Amino acid sequence: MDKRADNSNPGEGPRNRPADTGLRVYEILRQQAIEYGFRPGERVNEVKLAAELNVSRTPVRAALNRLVSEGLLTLVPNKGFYRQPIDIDAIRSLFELRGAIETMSVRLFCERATESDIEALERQWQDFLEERPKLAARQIVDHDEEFHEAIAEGSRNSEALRLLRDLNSRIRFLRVVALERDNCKTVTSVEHGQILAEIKARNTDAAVALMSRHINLMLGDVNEIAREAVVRIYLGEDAIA
Amino acid sequence: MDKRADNSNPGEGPRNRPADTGLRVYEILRQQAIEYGFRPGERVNEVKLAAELNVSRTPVRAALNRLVSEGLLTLVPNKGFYRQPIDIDAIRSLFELRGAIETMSVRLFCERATESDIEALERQWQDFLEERPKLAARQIVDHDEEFHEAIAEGSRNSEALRLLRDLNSRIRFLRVVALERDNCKTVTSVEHGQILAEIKARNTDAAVALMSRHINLMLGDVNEIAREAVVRIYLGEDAIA
DNA sequence: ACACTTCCAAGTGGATACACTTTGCGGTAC
DNA sequence: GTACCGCAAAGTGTATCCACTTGGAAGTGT
Repeated sequence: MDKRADNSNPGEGPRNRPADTGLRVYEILRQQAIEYGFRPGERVNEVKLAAELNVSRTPVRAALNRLVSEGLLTLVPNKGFYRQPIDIDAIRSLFELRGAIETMSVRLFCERATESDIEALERQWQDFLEERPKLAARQIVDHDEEFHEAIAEGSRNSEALRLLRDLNSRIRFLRVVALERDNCKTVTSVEHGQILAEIKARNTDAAVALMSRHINLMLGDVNEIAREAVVRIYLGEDAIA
Repeated sequence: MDKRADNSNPGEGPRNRPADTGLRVYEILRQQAIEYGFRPGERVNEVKLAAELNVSRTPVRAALNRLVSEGLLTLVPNKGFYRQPIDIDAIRSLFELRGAIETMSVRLFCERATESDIEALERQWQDFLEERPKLAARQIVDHDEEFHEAIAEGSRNSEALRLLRDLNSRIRFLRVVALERDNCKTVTSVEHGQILAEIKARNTDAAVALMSRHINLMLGDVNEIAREAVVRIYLGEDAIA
């Protein structure tokens, strides 16, 4: 069967543009890897993926190669790509690393952010505060990431922002799980408010200290969270409810 | 011409093993990117590279895709891969980021390293001290990286080590340039000795402070170093001598 | 029944074929 | 002389083909 038959839209648009399948495939596979659509440790089958996406193996391999360098997959020669297993040690490392980046970011933010940066951050936080009651865990994590990434952006360090986004992708799943596990204990928005207050006063040290505590809170529960994550991965979305 | 003709070794070994060309090509291209064998901003020509390496475009593209995710290249759709230009802002960001990672590493090292970790680090440093007089800039930077990576390793944070290695690759060229520019000002080994002393005494805060200063020294000269690097890239190795 | 070998199916890795896009050069109309 | 058009070369993006490796199942001998 001719795969491109699907793309030959008859009448609208400039025929077909096979050139952007690359990006599309990459984003789909990245998402799938992040959400543990590939089981931890599982081998990723190129031909099956290619068939599912109605493309050839070429763009699939391109995407998988990039995911290797992003730390989501590993490549074993003559065997194939494997989803990175859930490794407690690696997870702890990621959270620690994130702590270091975020404390740096908030410090630089205090030093470099413009008043309008701060205003934007505050508006974002207030919007979140309003919406929060009716949000699911996944969306709360999204908002949380946005808050922290806004700080990284205001810190005027493009590489820190890039890295933070990468780290967030790799631990997003765990954070969703953690949030669903004990949705009472997590008082993200309150802590964000405190951090924001110190930022507004340009109290660098106080803001850094708060951020450090805020991030390191999760470090203690890494083991529990990882266990919960495994259950959820293998039993599906509904296993928690 | 049949490329594989080169690989068909007549008589020895199991004919040929095309499977490991992937890794080989990746390492060559990575090195070439790091050393600015590709000029900053330059488009990377796949077919030319493939011809030079006597392979097809497939492994070349695989490697280039990975280098995109490592921040060494960018991919412009329907145009090709481009070496990341020398961007002062990105460089400053990288040095800042490195500072954050290294201070975290040395802190964790003080808390977690075994006595034999420390002994190994000290031995490594003394070896360096001995050899240093007869080393070229490039090798000094190599040793310097080893010292810092040893600390990251002892900090028991696998992701920090991974990241540090990535960062080091991306700024290695600049550090070599910086070292050659003013080989008197750089007193790397002395500072390493001071850090080591504080580590041995498990004075975490003092070690962190020293490390922070040690790393941030270069931040002030980023502009100058970048200018020098550009000269060197476009005028070749000998332009400095 | 068990271990060993053989062979086949599945799948990866690399090479090649082909379609489409970009770009620069030359020609033509104004 | 200049601006525009079109064409052709170069190069990327995708699909397909082929070689090789791996793993397991079936078959054979003991």
